[in-house]
Amino acid sequence: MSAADKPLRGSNIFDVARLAGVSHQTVSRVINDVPGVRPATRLRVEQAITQLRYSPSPAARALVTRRTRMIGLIAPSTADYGPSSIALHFNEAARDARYGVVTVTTVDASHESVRSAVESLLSQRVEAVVVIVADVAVVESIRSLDVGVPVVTVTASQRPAHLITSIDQYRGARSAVRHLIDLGHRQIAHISGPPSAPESIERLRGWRDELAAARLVAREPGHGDWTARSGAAFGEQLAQDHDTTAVFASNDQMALGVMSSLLAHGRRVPEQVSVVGFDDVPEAAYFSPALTTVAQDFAALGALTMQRVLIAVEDADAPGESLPLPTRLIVRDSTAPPAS
Amino acid sequence: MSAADKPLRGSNIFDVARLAGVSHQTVSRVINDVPGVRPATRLRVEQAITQLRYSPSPAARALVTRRTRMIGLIAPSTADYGPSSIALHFNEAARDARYGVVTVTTVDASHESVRSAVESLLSQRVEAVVVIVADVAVVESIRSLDVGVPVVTVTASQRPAHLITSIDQYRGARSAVRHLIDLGHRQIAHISGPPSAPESIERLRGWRDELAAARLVAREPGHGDWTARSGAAFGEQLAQDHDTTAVFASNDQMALGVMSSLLAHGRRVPEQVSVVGFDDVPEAAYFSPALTTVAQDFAALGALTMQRVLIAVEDADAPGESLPLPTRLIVRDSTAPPAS
DNA sequence: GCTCAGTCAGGTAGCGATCCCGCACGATCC
DNA sequence: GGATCGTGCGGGATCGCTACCTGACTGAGC
Repeated sequence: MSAADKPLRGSNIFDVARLAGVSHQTVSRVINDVPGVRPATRLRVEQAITQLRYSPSPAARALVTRRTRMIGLIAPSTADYGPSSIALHFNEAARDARYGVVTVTTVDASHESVRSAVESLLSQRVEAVVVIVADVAVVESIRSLDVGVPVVTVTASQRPAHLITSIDQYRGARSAVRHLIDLGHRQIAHISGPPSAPESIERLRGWRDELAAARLVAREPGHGDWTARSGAAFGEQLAQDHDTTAVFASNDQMALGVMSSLLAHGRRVPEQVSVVGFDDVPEAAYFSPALTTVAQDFAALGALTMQRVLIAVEDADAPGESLPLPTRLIVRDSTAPPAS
Repeated sequence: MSAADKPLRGSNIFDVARLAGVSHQTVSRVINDVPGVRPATRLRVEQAITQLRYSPSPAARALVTRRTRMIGLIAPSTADYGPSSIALHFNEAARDARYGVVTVTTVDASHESVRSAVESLLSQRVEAVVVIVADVAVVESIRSLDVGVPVVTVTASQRPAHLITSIDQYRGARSAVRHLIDLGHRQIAHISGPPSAPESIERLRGWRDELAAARLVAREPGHGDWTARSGAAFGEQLAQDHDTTAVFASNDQMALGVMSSLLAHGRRVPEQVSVVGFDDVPEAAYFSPALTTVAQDFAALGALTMQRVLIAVEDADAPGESLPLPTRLIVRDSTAPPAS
């Protein structure tokens, strides 16, 4: 009796049909919202469905429709705030669109690693692949790989394209540097992220161009690797160089490292050196001093990315290409006019 | 010609059979590694497979075997270091075991949110569900939910169980507090995380018990919410209270907030107040001062969790229950003996 | 020489959906 | 009043694979 009440997902479309007194075909029409079923019939079927706790088999459905409603996500193997946030929000956007997301990580940026990730997703018959790019090499690998399904790339890139989504790193960087210039700084250093990271490249470019636009000289930038450690190493050098009154770090962690070193060497922030970061990690407001930085809207990026996926896999009307999303400069206590 | 060379995944088992000059059944035996196929035959089949770029349809396979090789992961909707790391490493462990992972997030800890997440995974026919718990309410919800497939819970918990994996938050907290006691501190404050977070509960308990074991009094702890902001608020109060010489924060972000407030109010860390955190986020070594904290091995936790999944879904020999993984105290510059 | 394991390969029946077709029925039209 | 048509529903084929059974061929044993 109680077993008959809840046959946990053991039933198929014929069981439902029998209980509702219709054919399996009619049940199929009901669950797919196909018109041509009398309301009374539809109701009987729906009742049978809930009574049996029926849910259609995605495997059987996929077999005949050749659609899995699955999207593959390739993410870098890191718990960093940026990639994690993008993955998180993309997941939610996909779920809203009633798609499943299966995630694989790339252990490194090697071609083999990317190939194996793609292969793994393809063997699961995803309908599209979304790549969160942390290394330009991954873009190259993907491009060389005839994937066979649409690939949407999430990456900072110089020019927008049909299946690329991004946040405008370049303009974000320019706004950060502009802020320093507006405060009166003339010697503005930069520590970039890994040269292989698209964000790093764009932010470096933004720094250069904004300095050039203000006719300021750009010294050789420092090269970090996103970690606070590398920022601290750069801060060491910077502490000796009293000409430089401001530094634009390519992310918040490195900004933290820079500040840490400066403070350790008796250089005060922002009185002697202004520091600005990028990302606006949640704790940035609680660094000492609170960090001026550039915020990105990852939720919007996730939604936008899913939108591009839908354009690619379904009819979905396609408005040309998607423009990079804007950033927002958050001014806090780590920037101030230079001591004159 | 070139089209015949790479029929992108359009081929099925019969195409392979025809090309290899065998029956489809023999092909099936080859791809499933079933013995009883002559090496020469096996080779011919394998060549046909690579030539056609064939890969078996998971849908067709799932339909008949009733196994999807998919695991559902329920994660909290946050990019925090802890949950993100667990998700990341679990993903990698699952991939090593040749399982796919489909992730859904719970927008909040409400029963409805959890129910809908589970429902969504179940309708995708996952073979097991893994829950990364950030709120005890989620555990209750799941328990009330007859899921129908094994559920492995990743959570700090007082007692180990068959399908629970965890890191030993309690002993981690005790080791942190012990460290402060060993340094000579007698008045050790605590700011806990949200009262609904299992980690928070266990770390609070560890703080209490370690103080009790040393016959020290535990004042009313502060209640934070994991954010640096809440740590800063607690730090405000603490700055006034000159009796307290040390504070154990339930995570690194709050420790950061505490230090930020203390410094802002002219209290020096660690000279006047020692601070210890929990998690060992990558930037903890670059806070000012570098933060003493408790490190957790998320990679091991991910692997352990996958191991429990395998025990539940396959035969896999089951060694009773899994013990909580140990933590490691990382001593840096934010802790020192109290000024006497 | 014939049987009899044992090895290898083939044929057929599903798994649970969708898709294409067709049938019954009542309303509409000439 | 019979042909036409739209609505509502049902029957069978099909997707690509595995499970089960059957059959052909080998070589050993009497």
